Amino acid sequence: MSAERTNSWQEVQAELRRRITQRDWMPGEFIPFEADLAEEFGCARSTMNRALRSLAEEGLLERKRKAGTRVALNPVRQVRLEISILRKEIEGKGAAFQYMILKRTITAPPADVMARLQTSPGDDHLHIETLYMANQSPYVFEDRWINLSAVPQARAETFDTLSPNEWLVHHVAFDRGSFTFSALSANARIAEVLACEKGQALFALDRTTHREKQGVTSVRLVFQKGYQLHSAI
Amino acid sequence: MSAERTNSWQEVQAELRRRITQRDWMPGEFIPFEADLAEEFGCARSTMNRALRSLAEEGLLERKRKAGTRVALNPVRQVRLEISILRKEIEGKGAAFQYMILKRTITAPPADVMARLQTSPGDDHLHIETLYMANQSPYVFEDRWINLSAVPQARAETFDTLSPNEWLVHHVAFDRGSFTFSALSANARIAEVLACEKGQALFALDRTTHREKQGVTSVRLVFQKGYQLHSAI
DNA sequence: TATTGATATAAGTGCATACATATTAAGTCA
DNA sequence: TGACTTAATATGTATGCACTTATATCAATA
Repeated sequence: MSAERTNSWQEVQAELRRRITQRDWMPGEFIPFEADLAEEFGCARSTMNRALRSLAEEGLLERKRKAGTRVALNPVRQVRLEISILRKEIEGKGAAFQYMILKRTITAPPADVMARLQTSPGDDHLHIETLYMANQSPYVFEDRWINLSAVPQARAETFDTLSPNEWLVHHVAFDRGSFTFSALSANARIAEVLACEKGQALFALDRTTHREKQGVTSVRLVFQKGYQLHSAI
Repeated sequence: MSAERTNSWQEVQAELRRRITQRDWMPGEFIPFEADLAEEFGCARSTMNRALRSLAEEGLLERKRKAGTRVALNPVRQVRLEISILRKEIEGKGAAFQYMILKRTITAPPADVMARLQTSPGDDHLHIETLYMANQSPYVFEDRWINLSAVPQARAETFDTLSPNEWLVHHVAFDRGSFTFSALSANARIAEVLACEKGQALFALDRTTHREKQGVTSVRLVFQKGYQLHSAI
């Protein structure tokens, strides 16, 4: 036995994945030790490690030092959602991209926004409302607050060449962010802006980003009716 | 210079990450070659490779053979959503978990479901509607179709000890799935089941899973009003 | 009985080296 | 000029070995 010469960590991984998905190894069950598997497959332990590690990153395996490797009992399927730039998302659909600044003021934000940004009423905040359009139709309404203490360059920015969405991606890097997806009913304002009926169910994304423990921006995106967020694994 | 002895791929990665987020290296800019960086940091090229590769997996870097490594121009932020078992999600909130099978029939599914599962009217499909409850209150309504050709064991299953959600996770592994998140208005049926008003905006998740190119199950989850899906990076 | 501590062990990491592969850039010929 | 070939090269992968770290287990102790 042994030395089947199934090298290449991807081939090894494919075979391991087969054993897991076809239940050769049952959920919760310990699988052979890394070193033993390496011998069985006729590859180096580091190659086996690469294959096992990436399966563990996928959530198919659970690894613990000393304890060993077991097939995940509840494969916590991690869906990867790509949060792209709105312009690219719209242009990617073959539609013409356009945006419109509806509002631009420096004022104190509501309490919930300050809580998310961890700022105080004394700090200056830039409030921008933007409508992003695909083929001249409203696509998404953006209600954004920018912490000017963290992003002072934004104070003088008019966003007439780059949308707030894209400007921030290009000018401010962030290291932490939280995302919340939800459904909401269109109120009068949103119905007017998105040209839909009041009470219409809409998909919303709230995002708050931080950089070095400082709140940078907090934004709510309300998408046009019928919007769907896709992902595949 | 060189030999700063900042080994350990995680320390190396941290320093690289700092240079990226603090714009020492600008977006779109090529960074030094892997081998040169390894020398600068006083580590092996494989260590540097580990650090660079994992940053590329995160989406912060873009790598191409021969061309080199550059800072990602549009950091495609990948949000990881954990799709957990409903029972665990509810119990995790400290609520009592309960579920109720509302319907269980073997019949032909609508065309859109068959399209997603890539099945034909001739195949038997199990249709199950389930209501999952948290502290006796409706939490999520599940409308599920199971392809009995792919999961014959489901034909005799009554789901009275394990919910369909959990039963499938435990009995059928899948290797491919697609997810769609959206907002919808409660129709009469959903309003009645979830005990909310008709027209209420609700968060919905459609999921179709395959195994070895065979459609396994297609399910729509409609969550109670106010439901939010969180994630952080 | 409960707590602490030693020890064995499995995964995790680092390194030097070699070879593979993709892709650019240079060179060649029609 | 343009199509094709070839060489150069940066990342990608594989390997063997040594060392590190976390922790399950179990014996010693209070």
